[in-house]
Amino acid sequence: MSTSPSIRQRLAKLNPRQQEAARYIDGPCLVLAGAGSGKTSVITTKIAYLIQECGMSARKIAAVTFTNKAAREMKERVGEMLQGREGHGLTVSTFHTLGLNIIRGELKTLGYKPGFSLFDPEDAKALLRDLMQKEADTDAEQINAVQGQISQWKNDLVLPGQAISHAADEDTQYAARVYEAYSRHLKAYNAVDFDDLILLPVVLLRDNPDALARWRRKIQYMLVDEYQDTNVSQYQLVKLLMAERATFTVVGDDDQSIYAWRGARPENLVTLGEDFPRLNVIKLEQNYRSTGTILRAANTLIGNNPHVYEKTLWSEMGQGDAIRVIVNRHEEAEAERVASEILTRRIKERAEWRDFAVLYRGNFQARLLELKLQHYQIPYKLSGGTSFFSRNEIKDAMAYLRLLINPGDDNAFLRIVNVPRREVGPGTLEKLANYATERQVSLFAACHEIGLEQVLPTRAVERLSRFTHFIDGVRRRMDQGDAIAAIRDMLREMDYEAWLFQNASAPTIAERRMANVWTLIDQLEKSMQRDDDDADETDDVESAISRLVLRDILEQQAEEDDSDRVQLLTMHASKGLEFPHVYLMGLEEELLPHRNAIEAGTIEEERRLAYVGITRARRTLTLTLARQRKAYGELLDCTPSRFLEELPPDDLEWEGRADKEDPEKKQARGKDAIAGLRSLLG
DNA sequence: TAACACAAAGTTTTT
DNA sequence: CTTTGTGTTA
Repeated sequence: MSTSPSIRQRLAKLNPRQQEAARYIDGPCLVLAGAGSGKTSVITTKIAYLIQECGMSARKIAAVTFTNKAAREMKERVGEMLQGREGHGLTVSTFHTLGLNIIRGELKTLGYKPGFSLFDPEDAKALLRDLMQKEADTDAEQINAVQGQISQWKNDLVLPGQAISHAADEDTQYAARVYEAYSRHLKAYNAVDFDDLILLPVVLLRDNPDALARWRRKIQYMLVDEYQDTNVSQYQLVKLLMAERATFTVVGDDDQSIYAWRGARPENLVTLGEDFPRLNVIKLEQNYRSTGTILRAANTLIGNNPHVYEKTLWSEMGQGDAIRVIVNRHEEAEAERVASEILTRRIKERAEWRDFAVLYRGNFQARLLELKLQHYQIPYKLSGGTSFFSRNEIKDAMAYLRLLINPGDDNAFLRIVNVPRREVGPGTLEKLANYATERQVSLFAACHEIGLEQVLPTRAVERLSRFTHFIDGVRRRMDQGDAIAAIRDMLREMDYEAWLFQNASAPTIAERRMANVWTLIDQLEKSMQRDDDDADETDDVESAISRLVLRDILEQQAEEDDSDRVQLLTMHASKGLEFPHVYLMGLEEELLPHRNAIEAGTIEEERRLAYVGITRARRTLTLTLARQRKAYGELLDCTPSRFLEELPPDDLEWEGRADKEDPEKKQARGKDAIAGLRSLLG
């Protein structure tokens, strides 16, 4: 057995500030962790410290992150530190998974029936469409707006009643009424949406002292990662759970708050100090990632934002190269330049493709670049794009899974009742739906009822019941034993593959789609096995499928892909990552401070976005911009981003700047040099 | 049910 | 100027 370093050795590797953050357990703790300051080490070491040094049971500790990926990484790193069963029962999960578990444990208290379903945003949209079109013809845009508004309310811990009474204008009032109806319908469907995973636990813990006591007993220490990204409801969840004991550590960086537009409240950092006056604030300012020049640029830029807690990053990595700013004639020249730069620099620096990242504001900026990279045969990896879960075959498979664990899931039913073809048309479904509504049962349940024969022709009833009996049969097999085997059999028996072949334009496409479905099932199986090892309760298919809906398991393919390629990312997607060589494209007004942000007056968040981009770079940073850019079918003149003027001029090395400025600067430098010589000569 | 035409928009995104 | 989505028609 290999011996891993002891907790003392682990602590000794941390700098004094980090150590203090890891060892301070007597009260509320806020760690202001600058970019690249080793915050994950602090969190993971602290968890090990709590368990090994303080004798706290792992099952009473919860570490919360925002993404499944972050949770997985943290779990892995903590796992490496702990011996044997020490980590048994430790919670390292996303906010949403924690919320889901609370809801599961409190189903009765919340008034839900077992086997509730989790609506993904598309299901939610379908429901909203139904509700809104009852009153009037509604277009997709209105539905989106209302959906966004409802999500915002839920993030802000505003319940339908409050939304209605506080609605200022007519549109908001309408949205609030839809919100109210939407909530009622969700409840009637025995369903919750993503936002409910946070909202429902908060409301429960707030209003139900018994439940609160239960969960406070269960979770005695909390660690929160990326705290600046928490919204109102998430903060309330932490606060309710930790309350008077105030045994928590939150780690965050207000300068890296780039998600205010989707409900994040960086001011939660300030609120925390007000709510917990004993709060111990620890700053991590030593950066282990970037050169001094890059950090100076980052510090100077972000210095233009107001700060509650001042913070200055420093490093021992040396000054490094100047930051290059390359001005190009137009966007194509910009893309061309970045591509050829990467090509030559890879040789010069003896770097690998994976050492390079190109960051930009909007995904569309990647297009031109892609063409150029292809031209030079540079391998690249594009982030974003259509996710695994938006593929139709995956949605179909997911609908089957959801219907299996919850026959009351009408959305799932509707998606697949006729996939593959079962000769169930819209007419049949409409009559079925009317009948189900009247009888107050789910579509699935309605298919079993005798009375259905009154409203539908015998043949239609037969087709429907053939489907429901098929599903019932699979459910029985799942209960009996190997659930995964039952699911695989189901897919084979109904010949989903044949349906894919029938619908695809080419056989290879159908093959790939079927492979995707099998991957999904494989991942489901894996996830169940994984949880058998360390789960508190016996993990069933049901919870594994819910995790699937929560998008857990998803990126694993992408992560395992460690091929050597240049990374193309939005600045948002780059948060948390680092690269030796970073290119930041499109540093132009209306693009980097984005036009809408300028209008909305949210420049500060744009500045933080630029800050995040800059601080991704370890060794070299190159900023590029174009003088002209094609947009909306016309050629637009671009102005350099204001952020360029906010960087320390001496650290910038301009290239291709307007003919009037460049010589001027050269001249100025020349004069300085002459003056310097004169003074030397005395 | 699939193909085509026309209109409209045109950041960032996780669960 | 794209792309994306919607609606109509065969």
